[in-house]
Amino acid sequence: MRVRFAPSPTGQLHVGNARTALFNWLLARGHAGTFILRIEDTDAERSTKASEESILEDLRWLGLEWDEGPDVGGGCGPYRQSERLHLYTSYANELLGAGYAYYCFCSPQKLEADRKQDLAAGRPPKYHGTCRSVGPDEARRRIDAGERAVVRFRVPEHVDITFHDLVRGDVTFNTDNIGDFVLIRSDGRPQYNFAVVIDDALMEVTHVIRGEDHISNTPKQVLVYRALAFSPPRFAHLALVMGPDHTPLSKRHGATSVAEFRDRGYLPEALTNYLALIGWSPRSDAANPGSNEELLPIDELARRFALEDVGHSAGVFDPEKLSWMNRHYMKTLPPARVAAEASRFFVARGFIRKMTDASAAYLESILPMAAGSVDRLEEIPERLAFLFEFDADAAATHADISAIVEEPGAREVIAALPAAITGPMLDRESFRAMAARVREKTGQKGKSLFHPIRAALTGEAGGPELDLAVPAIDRGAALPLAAGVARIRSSAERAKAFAAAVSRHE
RNA sequence: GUCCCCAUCGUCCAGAGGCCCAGGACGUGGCCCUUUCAAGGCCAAAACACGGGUUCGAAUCCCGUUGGGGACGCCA
Repeated sequence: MRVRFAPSPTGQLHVGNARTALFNWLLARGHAGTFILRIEDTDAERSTKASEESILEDLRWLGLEWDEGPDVGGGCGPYRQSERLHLYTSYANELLGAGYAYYCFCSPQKLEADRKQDLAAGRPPKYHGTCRSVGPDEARRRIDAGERAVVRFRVPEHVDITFHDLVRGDVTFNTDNIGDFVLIRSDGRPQYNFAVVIDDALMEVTHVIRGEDHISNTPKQVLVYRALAFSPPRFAHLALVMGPDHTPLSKRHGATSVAEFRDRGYLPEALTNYLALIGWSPRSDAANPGSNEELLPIDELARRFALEDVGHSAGVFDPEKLSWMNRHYMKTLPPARVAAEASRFFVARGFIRKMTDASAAYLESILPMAAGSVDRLEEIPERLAFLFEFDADAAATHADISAIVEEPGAREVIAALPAAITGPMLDRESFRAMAARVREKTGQKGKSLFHPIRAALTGEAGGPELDLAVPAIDRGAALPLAAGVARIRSSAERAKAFAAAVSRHE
């Protein structure tokens, strides 16, 4: 089995296309097949090297490694259409010679006028066949005289073209609705429907899995396969991904590109898992009696994936469910993995100055207390800001904190704190022991004990469990400067500074 | 306009004629847990687009209607 993903490098990788890539990848990986990446850059005006690079980067980030492609090579290269122009020319000449194609000299203006006329008359707008009768000799003469021409495919009339779609079954189009389409443009570059056939055939692609927007191109491509005596691949057309208003997912709906999701702190594990579930669900059978499973890592998805189980209708992209999945993976993935993906957000925020083994280890140790309570990695540094930023005076005058200070008994707790902290609290037990000392001294317990402690030690009114937060503070405070972590003030220092600030602002 | 595709809770899916007065998940509401915010646990509300057939029996098969999407380019 050989499948391919063939993006055109005209922008960032869209989640809809990422899903198409994913389905191809899952099928290949589940069947010991080959996943090919091909760059469809025949649109010279819109294609850019930068977007090609970003698409490759996004696919790699998602974990969709390819076996053959522009950067890794392979036996059927080159893998950029712009480097395969000679092939298209050669096959176009073959079709021209055999009468399957002809030169067309119609001007864009005439074509546009014909189109309007068809539309107005309620006919399918298609090429009128004006140049069908121009013979090879005349065509040669006009080209030599400098006229610009395209090569068109001669579509037979009144013919039903049926192809079997692996997700939809047999699909039939009548050629009366298909105009003579362009094979080669006047500048010599191939048109999509031609290049895709040549490439898929030469690259020995066995399964073409693509968006449903291509289903009506398929009969044209089948025509070309037949004319060239290539055997067509198996086709599978995937229903499109929509926005909440059932219009195609676009910028208006928020983030749509893989890069945006990465920048906002979604894990690739969450994105691939979520995307796989739009239009597909694992089959329940004797081997998988549970069914209804949704949290499946990518390898498991590959093991379970089957085109027969792909749905027929378009699905709405639901950011809420993606976020839920992201939370799940933030909590369940190995901390080192989450830390690797989250570190850039800490660096951006200035909390980590330099990535070192020590800063990575510290990050890994503090992440779990925040990972379960936010939707995205990007939100974690803010959630843990209390570690790196502590301003006793600012805290003491903050409305939420003063409210806590005013609670009965709170001042006693705050005053008792400095003496109760006898040294760094590096684990849960030492924090609890300290809290017990304060309880004994002040008689406060429960909320009236812990609220003031939190205020004094973190400068905030809410946050992660103190059991975890306080040891994280003191472990951070013990870090040498060379670790690359922004300076963290110890709980002892904080307790003193906060008590002083409170009496100062009385 | 013409052609093609599609149609189960707000959303994503399960359901391949009786197991379905329709099941799971996200979201929503409530309760519990709790030193905060979360998380977690439990419970609840919530759908077979409509109309005809076929059949002893239809969410499931057929036809139509309606609705949605796609395509009809020297874009891909």
